[in-house]
Amino acid sequence: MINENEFVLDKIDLQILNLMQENSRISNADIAREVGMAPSGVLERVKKLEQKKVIQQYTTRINPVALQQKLLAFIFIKANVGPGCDNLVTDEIAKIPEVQEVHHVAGDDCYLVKIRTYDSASLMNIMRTHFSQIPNIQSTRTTIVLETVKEQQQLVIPIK
Amino acid sequence: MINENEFVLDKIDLQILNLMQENSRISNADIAREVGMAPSGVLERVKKLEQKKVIQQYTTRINPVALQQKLLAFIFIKANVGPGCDNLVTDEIAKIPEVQEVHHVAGDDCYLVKIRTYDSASLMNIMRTHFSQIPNIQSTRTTIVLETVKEQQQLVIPIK
DNA sequence: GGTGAAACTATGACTCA
DNA sequence: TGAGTCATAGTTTCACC
Repeated sequence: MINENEFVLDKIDLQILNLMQENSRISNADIAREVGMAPSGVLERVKKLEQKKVIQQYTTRINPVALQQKLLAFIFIKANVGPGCDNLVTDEIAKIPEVQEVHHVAGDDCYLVKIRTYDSASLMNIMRTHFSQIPNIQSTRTTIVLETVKEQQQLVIPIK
Repeated sequence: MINENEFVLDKIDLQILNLMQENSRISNADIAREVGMAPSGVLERVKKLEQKKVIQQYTTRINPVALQQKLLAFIFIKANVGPGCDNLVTDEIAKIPEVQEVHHVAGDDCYLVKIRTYDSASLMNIMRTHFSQIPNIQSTRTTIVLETVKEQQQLVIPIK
């Protein structure tokens, strides 16, 4: 049986993704020029990439400093949960707007959470009001970021 | 003296940022409807936000699975560097395309690196070829992500 | 508001299985 | 022959002055 969600990407698809990853507001006409196609063909391909969920979102990177969000922290969480029933912990944490990432990791620490707030006071406030409510959390360890050298989510796209 | 780069954002600016963070391909006309302005006014504000570097980039979130990038890892690096001369380490690491984030953190571990690759073999390959070249690295500790529950860089924008 | 340049829609041609 | 992909032309919408 053929899987509808199978990702079959040719060279042109990868080129389009590469261009859109750099600048999502690029026009179809500009993409068409780069890849040597008609704009309509580009439009079709982009729509298919959206349908196949290869493209997940067109988003805007905003300077956190402009919004006074000066504090970035990583929190390691130990939780005593049986296998399979750990969705409760992660889902509750993922719901917090300031939380940017929640990962289930290998090792002693079960979860890794990336969170961005105004300052240390607001971080403590979120931990008090949200984390303490969540059951099964054994302990947390917080690492504060002093300086960010690089921060992007762009993938390495191999143009064959 | 007035700082050119000062961020003075009113309610409409925040509304625009909120909309563009959700979908950077939104048309100026749609933004104008939402915030109750003329499209031309929206265009002007967006350009100013770009100039002031409040808007850093319009980017596209691509499904890593579609590009066979199945491995996500966080690497903690201990390096023995004197104060001020640690740019060498971070800059070299930041240059690696697969590295998405490099943070200087408080605590025993100096740096935290987020890296996304095809598999564990390619991760090891990068660590061998790149990290071993970098001087002053004392030790590294790698945490493999088993499952990602949430991953976004969107900020909490307070619409006053 | 008006002009030029885009995006969108529809149609037809081409390719490959 | 049928599904998939690309080019062309016509219409609409948008950006920009």
